[in-house]
Amino acid sequence: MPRVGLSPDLLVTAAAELADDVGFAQVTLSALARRFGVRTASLYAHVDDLDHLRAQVAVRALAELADRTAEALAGRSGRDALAALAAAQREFALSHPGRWQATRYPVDAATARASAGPRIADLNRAVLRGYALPESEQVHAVRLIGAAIHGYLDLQQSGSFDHSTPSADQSWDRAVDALDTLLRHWPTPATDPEPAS
Amino acid sequence: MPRVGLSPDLLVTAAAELADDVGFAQVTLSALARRFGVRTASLYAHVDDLDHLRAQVAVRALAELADRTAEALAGRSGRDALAALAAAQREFALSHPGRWQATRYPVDAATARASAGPRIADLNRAVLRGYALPESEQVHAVRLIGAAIHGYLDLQQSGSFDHSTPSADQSWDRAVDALDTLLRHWPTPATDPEPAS
DNA sequence: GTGTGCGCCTACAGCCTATAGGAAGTTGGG
DNA sequence: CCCAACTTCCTATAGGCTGTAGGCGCACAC
Repeated sequence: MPRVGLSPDLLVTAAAELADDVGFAQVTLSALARRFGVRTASLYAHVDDLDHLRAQVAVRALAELADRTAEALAGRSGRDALAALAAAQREFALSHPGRWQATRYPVDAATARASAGPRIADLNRAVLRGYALPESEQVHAVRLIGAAIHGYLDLQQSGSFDHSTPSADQSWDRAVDALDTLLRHWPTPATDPEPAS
Repeated sequence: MPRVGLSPDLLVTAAAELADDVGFAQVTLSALARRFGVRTASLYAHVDDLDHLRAQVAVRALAELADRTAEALAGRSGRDALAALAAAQREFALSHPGRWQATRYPVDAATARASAGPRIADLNRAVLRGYALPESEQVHAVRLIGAAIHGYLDLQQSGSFDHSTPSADQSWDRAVDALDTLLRHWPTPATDPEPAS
C-alpha cells in the first residue's frame, strides 16, 4: 500500500480547494480523506482536529487575500487604489468562495494577531492616504469601507441580490464610486481641538 | 407518558431561540428534541428535515427584522430614518445573533419571494425618499446601505474589530454619519439624457 | 539483511440525520 | 360509556461525521 505523502501543509491546501468546491461549512475531514484516498483517522497525524484545520484554512485565506490586495495596490493611490482594493477583494471572493467564507472564521486571539488580518487592515488604511482624512477618523473609515465591501460580497454570495432587477455586478461599480465620494466628503465631527487630556 | 404538544410553529420558535443561544449553525434536531424532552425522531412529524427547519427559522427571522425595522421607521425621514433603520438592525443583530445569522441562510427562490426579504428592501428604499436620489440610483444606494450595515454587523460579530483600538460600538455612529453624508452627496454618473431606446 | 520509526491502517465510541413501523394517548360516533 | 380511528411520540435501525487507541507494514539507515 503506497504512502500518499500527506503533510499538514498539503492538507490545508487541499482543504482550501475543497472549501471552494463545496463551501467552507462543508469542509469535512471525511471528504478531505476521501480526496486523498485515505482513511479519516490518518489525517489526525497531521491535523489536531476539525476546528484547527478550519482555522488554518482561515489563516491561509487571509494571507492570500492580503497578498492579492497588496499586489493590486502597488503603485496606485486615491480613487485608483480604492478601486483596485475593491476589485481585488471581489475577484478573490468570486474565484475562491470557500476561502472567502473562511476569512471570517473566528480564530483565537493569538492566531488572529499572527494572521494576515492586521496586514489587510493596514492595506485598507494605506488606501486612505490618498484622501484627506484626519488621523482619528481613519479607523472608522477603514471599518466602514471594509464593512461595505465585505457586506456587498457577502450579500451577493448568499443570493440577496438575485431577486431584484439590476444584476449585482452592475451595482458594484456604483458602490465603489459611492465609497470614493464618501471618502472625499468624509464628515468629521465637530473638531475637538484638544483631545481630553 | 404525557404529550408535549409539539407543532411546526412551536418548533420553529424554539429553533430560533436555540439559534440565539448556541449559534445558527449549531441548531440541530437533536438539541431541539432535547429541549422538549422528546426523541429526535418525533420531530419529523412536524418538520420535513433540518434544511427545511433552518429555512423556516430564516423566514421567521426576516419577518421579525422587517417588523422591527418598520416600527423604527414609522414617522421618521431623512437622516433620522437612516439612523433608526441602522439602529433597529443593529439592535436585532446584537440581541438575536442566531436569528441574525439565519437571515442570510439561502432559501429557494419561491420561499425568498414569499419572505419578508423584499419588504426589508422596500423599507430601505423608503429611507432613501428623504434624500434626493434619482430613481435609477436607488437600487444601488439601497444595496450599498444594506451591504454596509450588514457587513459592519457581520464583521463585528465574527470578531474582526476585536483586536483594534476603538471599540466597534464607537465606530458605529461614525459609520451611520458617513452613510448619511454619502446619501447627500450621492454621485450620479454622467446623466444619460435619453436611456438607450 | 535487519531494525526502527513513521504513515496509514482497523476497530470502536459517540453524536448527528433520517426512515420505518409500533404503541400509547386523544377524540368522536354510536 | 366504549370502541375505533387518528395523532403523537416511541423504539429500532442505517449511515455519515468526529475523534481515540492501538496495530501493521513500508522505507530508509545502517
